[in-house]
Amino acid sequence: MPHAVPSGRVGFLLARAGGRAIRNLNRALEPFGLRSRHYTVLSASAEQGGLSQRELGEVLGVDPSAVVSLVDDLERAGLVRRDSHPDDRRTRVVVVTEAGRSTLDTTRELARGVDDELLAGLSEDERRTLERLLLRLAS
Amino acid sequence: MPHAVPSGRVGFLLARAGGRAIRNLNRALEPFGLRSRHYTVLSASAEQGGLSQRELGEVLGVDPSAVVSLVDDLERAGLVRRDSHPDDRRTRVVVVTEAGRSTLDTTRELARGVDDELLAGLSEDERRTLERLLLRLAS
DNA sequence: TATTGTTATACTCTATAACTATA
DNA sequence: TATAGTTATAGAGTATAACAATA
Repeated sequence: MPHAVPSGRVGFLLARAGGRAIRNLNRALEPFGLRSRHYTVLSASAEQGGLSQRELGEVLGVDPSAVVSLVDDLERAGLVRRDSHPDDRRTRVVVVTEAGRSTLDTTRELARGVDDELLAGLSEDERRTLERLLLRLAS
Repeated sequence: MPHAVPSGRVGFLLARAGGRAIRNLNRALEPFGLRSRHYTVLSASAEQGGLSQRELGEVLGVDPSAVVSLVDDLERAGLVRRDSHPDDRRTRVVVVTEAGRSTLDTTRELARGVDDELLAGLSEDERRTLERLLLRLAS
């Protein structure tokens, strides 16, 4: 049975592949008690150092109210801290702890593995092309 | 603020773009009382003519129990029928009605429009490349 | 015994509205 | 007035298990 690809094909293909990526990463992260969205929050906090929760939501395309509960989970697990912002007492800056950094090192490998599996049929060149095109989609 | 793209980058980009595509299509379909998953079921049923519900689920990557309620909705709206299978009395074949075909003609244009908007930044060549690469991702 | 469809259920994800404390 | 964070909530998506009818 061939795959059915409806018109509006690309949106469908993106959604299906994205869903698969998320499910696979969730499965890989299960032993850590984390899910893919925790990983993206942890990763962005580490790589962009000290984002506010609002910034995290913006950058990751996640609703602010969802960021709160994701950071709650990560804080409870000791992987991030909420620090106060020097200039604005409303704002809370999310900082990755040492434990968080260590967890991130491990889970990053898992995320790479999930990507590798998904992209198994593509050459290195094709992977770069795909990534470049995805980065240029309308945001 | 640049976009944060964690390692496991491609999976993240796919999920974000796919989510956007689904949300946009849901919004476009709202006047029809349909959502994107109804559209994919309707589209696959029309283009592959008379699939069983199990086949629909397989082809679209949707859980069988979800197919039931999607087909329920479409049947209630008069867009598909459940016919009996000639050789297997367990199986129910999903057939698009005339009304369904007409709705599909209209909604297909909406789906194309959503794709167009998402792909606005890419040339025709780049769009074809993207689609071709997406079709080759691990299923 | 295995499969198709179905129902029930639970959990995650997404989105919105309302509130507080600050700006 | 507006913004950052928070809480509560509801709807959609996803997944699993159990069951009836049929193979």
